[in-house]
Amino acid sequence: MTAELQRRTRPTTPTLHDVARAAGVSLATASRVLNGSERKVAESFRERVERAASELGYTANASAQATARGTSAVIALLVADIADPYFGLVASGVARGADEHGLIVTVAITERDPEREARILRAMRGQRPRGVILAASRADDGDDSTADELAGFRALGGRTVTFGPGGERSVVIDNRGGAEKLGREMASLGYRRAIGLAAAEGVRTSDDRLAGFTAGFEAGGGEVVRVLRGTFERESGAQLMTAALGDGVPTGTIVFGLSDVVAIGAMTAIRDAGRTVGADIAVCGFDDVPASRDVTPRLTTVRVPLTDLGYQAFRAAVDVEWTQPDAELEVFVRDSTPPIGGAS
Amino acid sequence: MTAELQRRTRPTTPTLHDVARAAGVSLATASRVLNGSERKVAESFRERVERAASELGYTANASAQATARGTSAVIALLVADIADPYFGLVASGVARGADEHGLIVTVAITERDPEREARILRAMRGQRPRGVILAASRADDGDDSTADELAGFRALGGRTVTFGPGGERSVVIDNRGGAEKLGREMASLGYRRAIGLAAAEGVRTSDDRLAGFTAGFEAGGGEVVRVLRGTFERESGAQLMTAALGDGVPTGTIVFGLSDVVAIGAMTAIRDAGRTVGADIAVCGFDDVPASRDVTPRLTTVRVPLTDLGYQAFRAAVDVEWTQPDAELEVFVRDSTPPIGGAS
DNA sequence: TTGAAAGCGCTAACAC
DNA sequence: GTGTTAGCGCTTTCAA
Repeated sequence: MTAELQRRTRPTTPTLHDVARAAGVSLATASRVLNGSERKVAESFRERVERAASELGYTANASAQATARGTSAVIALLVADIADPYFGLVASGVARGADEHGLIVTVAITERDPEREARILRAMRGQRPRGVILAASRADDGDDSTADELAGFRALGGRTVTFGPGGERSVVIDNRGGAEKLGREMASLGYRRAIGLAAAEGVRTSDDRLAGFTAGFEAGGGEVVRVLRGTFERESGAQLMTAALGDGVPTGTIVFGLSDVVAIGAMTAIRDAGRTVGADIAVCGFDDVPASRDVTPRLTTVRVPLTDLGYQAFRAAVDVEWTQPDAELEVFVRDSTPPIGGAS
Repeated sequence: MTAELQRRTRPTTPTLHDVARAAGVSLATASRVLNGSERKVAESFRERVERAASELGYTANASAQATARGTSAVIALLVADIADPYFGLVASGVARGADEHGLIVTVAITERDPEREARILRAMRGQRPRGVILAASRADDGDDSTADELAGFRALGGRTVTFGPGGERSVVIDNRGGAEKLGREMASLGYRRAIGLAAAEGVRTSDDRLAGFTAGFEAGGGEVVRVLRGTFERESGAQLMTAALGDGVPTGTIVFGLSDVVAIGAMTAIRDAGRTVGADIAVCGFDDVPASRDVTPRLTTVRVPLTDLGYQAFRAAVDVEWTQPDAELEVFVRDSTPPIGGAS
């Protein structure tokens, strides 16, 4: 009774073998009914196997399946910061897609550090994910080890999708176009003087949004008089704004935050400085995260359908056929940018 | 040259076998230097293996390792909604811990649906995670299939940690105590009439917070005149508040939202109804998510160190020794609850 | 120390 | 249809 003796020291869970034995069928048959795709097992056998499996509480070992099949059921998601609503929304969309397709999503945080990003990507390769979604906006500088890692994934048979250019498939956000529209609308509200709160130069998303806003605003007759640079975070918005206020910001100025989070940080700084947001200093952002509707005054912004895009990214990672969706971004003018002067 | 012929059809990545061959050592030796824990390989061999590995760009196949070792390197995190700042913060802490320990974290969304939760838990068992962290607050009703699933994990050798009671280890938040303190302080500010915005009865977190607030507030001489029930979401706060306003809410009333998100939704509803938050209708929440400092007026709340707790939960999932941390929650009184009457 | 070989749990030809 | 039997890539006794 060697089998009887073979009590493992590790906690144990029924294996396919156990199920097969209990059902009185072969391993192969059990595998076919439990995990195989195509059906070709007699009904009587199928039933017996299923009963045995449920009685034993069998769950297939995903790792073993992955090794045997040579392909895993995971989608790897890389974000800069999962606590940031931007990425939370994206992750939410990815998770929904994964759930629909019975895939697992793993997440890792890059903290916007390229080195860290490459390191994580490297580690994730071990997972042999079916797809990796890179949603950690950062600079696209020259020696890009991230690009190498991504290529590694592709060579490995995994699909790589990026937010913004870079992967084999990319979910693009028309940052420039949306920001341009926003800039133009702000100018048409009567603003003529803007301050931009951006991230470091070279960070693609930031550059695009700033360039777009500038183009639109200037086309409308305004001028971006100053650009302060920091990060995508709330604190950056607050600090940058505080600094700007220290140098003097005339009434009627409009502040463009490269993201809602930054804009909201700026709003708080404005209030802290004893100024008021709106008629005194106007503020607008980008993304339309839920919080933008909860601040007072409500934040004027450009809606980016983040959850949707997350879902798109997931589809891009798994679907065979795929065409890059590109929706036009919509501007939402709210109370943080009231019309001034004689403007409409 | 059978090896030469053996070109696989699947995209390929170097295996340990390849590395061993390239280095001219055995599989076992290669395994020992690359992935084995204890060192006992001659320096010369070690070097050759390492060089071969890096030249070939070898990365160990995590699935294969997991099957062979019988244990995976994943921590499974279950949250109700990853786009909710509460869970985003928690996830952030978990991710940090995992990163420190070289573990992978998988996340899944329960949407606060017990059935879904059980189903997901079941699916996650396939991963044979080293630990599962359940952070999806919900009711603890009688026939709890979640409890069964959790037990399944434990039997499997995985550790289960829950936010709130339930798992083998739990990260507890002193919801009752914190809320009681909040209630007492609100009463001491002069408020005598409160409305509670809670989740469904039976949802532990909600019940505790509500009970705590009520106890504290009444101890201070106030009265919770009404409790409306919905969910933990922003929209629930807005809807509930709108309903309450429809029935008439006298000036000087304080609204207690069971979470900041709900409280913020309520604030927006109050403004939409043409009332003002603060002197007219006061609002307080729970959690101290970043947004609570960005709304106007700033939200009075109880700080819950969510990111920290996420990290704690991670430690609980992996550490051998562990003692349940319990910090006292701190109340932050801000502008949304100005003192009224002759109160201090 | 190092290597041969027997698994880990499951899948997929390939025969019966 | 069903079962046999090689693997999948890696770990880990057990001898040498």
